[in-house]
Amino acid sequence: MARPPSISNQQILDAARTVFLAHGLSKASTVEIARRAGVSEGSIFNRFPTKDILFQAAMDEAQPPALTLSRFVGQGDVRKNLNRITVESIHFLGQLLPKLMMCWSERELAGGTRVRTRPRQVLHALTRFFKEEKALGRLAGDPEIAARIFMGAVWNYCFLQTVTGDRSMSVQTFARRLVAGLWRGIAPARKPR
Amino acid sequence: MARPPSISNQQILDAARTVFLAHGLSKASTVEIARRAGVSEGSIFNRFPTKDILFQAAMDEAQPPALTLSRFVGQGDVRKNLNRITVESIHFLGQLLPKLMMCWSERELAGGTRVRTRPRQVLHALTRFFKEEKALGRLAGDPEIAARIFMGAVWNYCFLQTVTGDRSMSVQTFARRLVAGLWRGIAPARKPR
Amino acid sequence: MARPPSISNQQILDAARTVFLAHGLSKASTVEIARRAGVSEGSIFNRFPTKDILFQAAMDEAQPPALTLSRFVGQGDVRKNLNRITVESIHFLGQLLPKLMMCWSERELAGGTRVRTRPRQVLHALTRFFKEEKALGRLAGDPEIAARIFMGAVWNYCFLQTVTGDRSMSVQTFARRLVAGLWRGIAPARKPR
Amino acid sequence: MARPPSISNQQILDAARTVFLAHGLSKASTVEIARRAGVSEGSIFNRFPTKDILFQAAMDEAQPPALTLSRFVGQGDVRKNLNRITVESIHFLGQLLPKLMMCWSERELAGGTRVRTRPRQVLHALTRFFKEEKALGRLAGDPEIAARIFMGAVWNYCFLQTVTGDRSMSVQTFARRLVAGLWRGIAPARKPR
DNA sequence: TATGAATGAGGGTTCATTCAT
DNA sequence: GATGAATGAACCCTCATTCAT
Repeated sequence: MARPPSISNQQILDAARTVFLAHGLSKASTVEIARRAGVSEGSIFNRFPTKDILFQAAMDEAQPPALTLSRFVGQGDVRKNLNRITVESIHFLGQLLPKLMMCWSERELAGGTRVRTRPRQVLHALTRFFKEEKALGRLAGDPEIAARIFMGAVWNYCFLQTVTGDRSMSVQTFARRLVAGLWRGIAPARKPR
Repeated sequence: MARPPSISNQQILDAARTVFLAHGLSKASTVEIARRAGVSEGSIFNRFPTKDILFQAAMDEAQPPALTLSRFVGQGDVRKNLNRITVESIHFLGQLLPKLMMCWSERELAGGTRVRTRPRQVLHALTRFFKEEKALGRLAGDPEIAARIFMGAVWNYCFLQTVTGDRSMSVQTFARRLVAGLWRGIAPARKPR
Repeated sequence: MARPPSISNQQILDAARTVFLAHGLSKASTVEIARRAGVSEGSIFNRFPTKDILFQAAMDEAQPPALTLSRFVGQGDVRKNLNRITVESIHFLGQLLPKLMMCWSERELAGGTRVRTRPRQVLHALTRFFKEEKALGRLAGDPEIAARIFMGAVWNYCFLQTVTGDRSMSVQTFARRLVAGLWRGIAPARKPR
Repeated sequence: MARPPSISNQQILDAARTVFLAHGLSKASTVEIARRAGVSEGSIFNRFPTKDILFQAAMDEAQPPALTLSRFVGQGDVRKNLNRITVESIHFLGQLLPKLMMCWSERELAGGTRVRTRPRQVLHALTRFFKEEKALGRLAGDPEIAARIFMGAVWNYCFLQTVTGDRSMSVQTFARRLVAGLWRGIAPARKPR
């Protein structure tokens, strides 16, 4: 029996993901990945035949765990829940976004194969949440659009953070104000009915 | 007295922008840009000393015209205006976004020079609009967060279109439902509690 | 009749020689020569079909005037004359040397044609001088080798100045000591053995 | 454990030196060097990051061994020694000179770094020799200038050989006549003692 | 299996030379 | 004649990939 591999795919993929996210597919060199992973270039190509395939594998790796919101449905205070959901979503998207953008900008891979990403999972999870809370009478309005608005705001927050490095509003402040604003809408003062 | 220029910077920049947006800075080769522009590689380097500089110039080119919303303030029906603003913003961001993402993923340019982009101009324009309309009593709520929510929704719509190719909701439908949802908020029926 | 040329070959050749001597044939670009000559690149190539030909022409230009020593023969004090000749030779070779070395290192020109230089003219002029002075009984020794020794010393002085930038001995000091040393030779004291 | 090196730096440097001395830094192409060394271009750049650095390394290579003259001091016949020293010096300088001239004409290297050459080592070695022999009463005159004269003559002999291909006087003849001429000086006939 | 030396195709860039005005 | 815009061949260099050990 041949001797067992002494290098884990994991350490290669971790190094690869880090380097790819930092420099982009083309500017990241295989030597640098090898050095960071602490292995030789040859060992990388033993596992992953081409750089493109390594890129795909590294990007598929470590999907953030799916956003699950069902535990909030019907439980406790809706607004407090929304607050928590905001924070969780920011965390989730903050991880997802760089990967998503990197995959988009490097969308031309040799085999034409696509890296699986899931920007819509968030949208679906949110839509379901809004729908179910509406069914319970705890929320009103158009669930589908509410989900989109909510996600959009969070998304945009992450995007500005990622791309422009904007830090002008803390996560907590943003969450609080977002929920408040979304809650009452922008309609002018309610006349007495 | 000398041979007059027969190549316009424009035709080079147009070709460059197309190729860069299609393949990314690194994968786009100067030969391809030259071929597409119908000129020799040398001619490109006569105008733009390096590929990086060409990239910057191509990306700086054709900034969509600034988003101006002042003409809507205090005029006509607020909700109809918001509808129009949504459509305009989608148009604006739809142009801006690919460029923005490309610049982000290629952020390591030789000189460290930055391509000028303006993701925040939109936010500022919207914030001002919401503030002024609030001052007129035509809108309520937190103007700053309203702008952010609004922009976020539009942004997200464009993002999904650009990245995932999503076309599940038309611009008009989206605009109508966004304004409606934003207008009334998601608070459940306002009965005295 | 066509209009007469308004650009003189001279101004082109002067610029070319300066730039060539400063940077070498390959590193000197035709644009730089054109700029320094204050004409367009095209004008240069109208006169000199290729860069190599321009190089040859520029190097042939402005040969330092031949070293003439006949006026010293039989006149005044021999040692004072030798002193003057040393200084003159240094001047002459100081001009010739850079050109000579440049031509040598760029000896591979397109046509295989050689730039005419004249390192031996100096040798001949000196040999004749020593011969004639010997015939007059004003100098002794082997004229041919004396010329060679003399020229060698001067040459070496110029070489060290040109190549290593050595300035450790002034021209005057060098001349005086050279003549003195050469005059008496290095044989130990001439006492009867 | 890895594939052992099959290319020696030496074979690269040898090829490089040959090609550089034949064509000059700029005209020598890395392909030609690679071809002559029998390796791929890539392999060259694995060892020497840039062409300039390769040039420096190739020129630093094979410094002729320092000229040592101490073994002659006080030993045997002075004139015979001088004869041998002449031949040795011609050999030494004949190797050094082309390199020296090449370095001078390519003195504009990227980093401004200088190739180490040692034209003055010869001068110092000779000066010391003349001084020591004078202290022993075996030679007279100004040791410093004698060294300079001596070196100059040798230098010039090599220069004419290298640059003009002159072969009109054999090394032996030249050595003999040089020593003789230098020995007795050029002063006219000695009056009866 | 793991290594890293060796490869070579391709990329960006330069610049002598041509040519339309 | 004079200009300088346009060209394209050639160069240096990078780096994914192969391969001998």
